[in-house]
Amino acid sequence: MAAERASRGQRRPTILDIANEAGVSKGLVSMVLSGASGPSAATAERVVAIAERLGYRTNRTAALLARRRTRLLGVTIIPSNIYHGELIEDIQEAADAAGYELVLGSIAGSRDELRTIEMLIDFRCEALLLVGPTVAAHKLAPIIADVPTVCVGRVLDLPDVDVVRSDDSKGMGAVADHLVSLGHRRIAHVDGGPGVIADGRRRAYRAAMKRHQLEPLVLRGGLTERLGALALDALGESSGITAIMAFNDRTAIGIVDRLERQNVTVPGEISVTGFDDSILARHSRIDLTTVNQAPEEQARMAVAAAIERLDAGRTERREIVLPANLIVRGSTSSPPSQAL
Amino acid sequence: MAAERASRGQRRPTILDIANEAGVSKGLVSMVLSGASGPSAATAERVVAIAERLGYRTNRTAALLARRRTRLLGVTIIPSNIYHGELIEDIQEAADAAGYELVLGSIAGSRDELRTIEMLIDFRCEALLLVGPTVAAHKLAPIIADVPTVCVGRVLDLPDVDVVRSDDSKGMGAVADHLVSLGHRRIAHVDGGPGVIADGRRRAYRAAMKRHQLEPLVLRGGLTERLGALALDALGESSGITAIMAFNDRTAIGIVDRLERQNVTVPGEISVTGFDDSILARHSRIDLTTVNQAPEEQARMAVAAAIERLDAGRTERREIVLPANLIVRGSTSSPPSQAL
DNA sequence: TAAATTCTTTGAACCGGTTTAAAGCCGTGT
DNA sequence: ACACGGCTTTAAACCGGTTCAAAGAATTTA
Repeated sequence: MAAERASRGQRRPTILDIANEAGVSKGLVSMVLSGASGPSAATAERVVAIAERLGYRTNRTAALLARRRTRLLGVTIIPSNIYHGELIEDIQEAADAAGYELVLGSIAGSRDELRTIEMLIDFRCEALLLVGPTVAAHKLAPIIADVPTVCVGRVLDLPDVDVVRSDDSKGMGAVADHLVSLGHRRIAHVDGGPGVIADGRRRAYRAAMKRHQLEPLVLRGGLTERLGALALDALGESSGITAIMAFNDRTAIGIVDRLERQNVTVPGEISVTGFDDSILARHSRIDLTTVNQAPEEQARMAVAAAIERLDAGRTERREIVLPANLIVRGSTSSPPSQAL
Repeated sequence: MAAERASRGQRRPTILDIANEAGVSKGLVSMVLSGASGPSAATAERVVAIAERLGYRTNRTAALLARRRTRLLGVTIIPSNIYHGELIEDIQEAADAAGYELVLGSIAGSRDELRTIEMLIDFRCEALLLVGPTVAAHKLAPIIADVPTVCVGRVLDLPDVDVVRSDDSKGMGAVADHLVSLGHRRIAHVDGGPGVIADGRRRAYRAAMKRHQLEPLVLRGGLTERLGALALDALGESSGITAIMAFNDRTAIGIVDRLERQNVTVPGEISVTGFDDSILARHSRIDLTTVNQAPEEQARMAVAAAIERLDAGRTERREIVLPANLIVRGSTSSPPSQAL
């Protein structure tokens, strides 16, 4: 604990200091400290004791440079996105367990997604996990040509990039089934605007409506509460709509807010659903019926996919699709009887 | 753009490859690429062209090892804490502007705060920013003895650690003034349980009550919605309380939820306030009167404090206290008239 | 034209570890 | 006494840059 080298500004002890103190070569010290078999028990003990007394900590930079492998996984993250945060915690856990270290590249300030990825590669991460990347595939491809990459949470069609995502299509289907089973017949979808993820969910909504022989109605929404609320303006007063499937939780929350300000009760008059099961949806004052994407599972699979490439030498592409689970909460109920 | 070295698995080009190709020494290449004055314009141009053609990127690990300075700032972060996320984005921006790079150490999985800090030091960060650290001062002290450290968001009494925080005391005072000016006389405080921050706010509440010659009433709460709600159980039915100042937004939200489930309207019958101005408080369905801690400002000051030590050689401790601003929203109003 | 000055470039040391071939040491079998 | 095989330990190369004193080339000055 209490290291010898007391005061600030002191040079940190190196492996050479230990070697001199112990009267052995620095190579031997390195072997002892990395737990390699070879050094005798007696020597090992002596070296470890000295290392401890000197308060030695291995210089990671030097170690990374010298070693072939870095055992570093790079992850892109938008810090202000709470869903990313939750995912990161799970990824961290999985990486820990596998003996890998995480380098977080935050997409913020003057650094866009591409520059963040370059930064992670510069740090010599052995693999990259891209959380819900927004960058276009053709821009991404040349940059990650050398690095095993896993895309988490969305479709990405690049020959060498693994994908781990949830089954949005099934999720949307389950939401539709739930609403239909409650008795809803006029169900609208407020979409997530342009973007790959939104496209997929919109398509899934349409398919579900068709399956139930209902008329689809898609309203242009977006990724934020505000855009969700605005989408309702396109909806006439007497549209007969009794339920709205929103693109995600934020969109849904915007919708609920707008409806209640217009004195339309939720779920009394109109039921509303989200997607993501974010911490907001779980909140008792919001209490949204939504779809859980099993972030812990996604995190585990993503880390596993990366490590398979690194440690097991897998080279063929994999796409892992996890189930999306309907979570029924208080924002959905049977439609008002007079609506029939 | 399109680098020569095409396929995967290829060795990345090094500075030596460029030197050979250009027929110069590697030292010269290094000077060119780091923009040092010295190399002739002609040589520089040639080297840069070759570097580009080869798709060269400098190996950060090697550069860090060789250079004296790393220009790395280490930041601890709890990824699932949305407030941390927002703060990180601002810190990132400030660091960018000052030419420093951020290394994020996420406190998650099997890694507690101390191990995260050690990790950041192992990466040779030149300074640390600890966001709302929870670790005890005496455990922290020996670890950070060598590294300039800034504590963000709470009091921390260590001789060599700078502190950047908001003026909780003034903030609580402003909340109290606001409630009193609305006509409230019976104002309770649901605290944040044990902990340095909670202690400070409790003290500030007491002082404000004294200033207004009102009777203080402190209820034991905590850091989560649930603990906030539970605190109300200690409150008798006819306590006469017309306003509650909660420790922070989460606590407040728990309180609001509980009150409304008991058919007590907010703010009609009881006004409730939070602290933090988190994204939740801003939400229109929650719409909480609260206190903004100016996270962007804290971020800027914290980065500035670290850089002052690194670049300007400051050694004396600094404690920067920023104003905390009352944000009035819909969860407070005049008390019901019959309460008088 | 030689000397002095300035501009470029080189070569080697260095950062702090890891890795491995080879050397040293020891006990054993003959 | 000598060769042999199994531990330990060493010495040196290496990772990929940075840095700087000194050498070399080009230019100016005397």
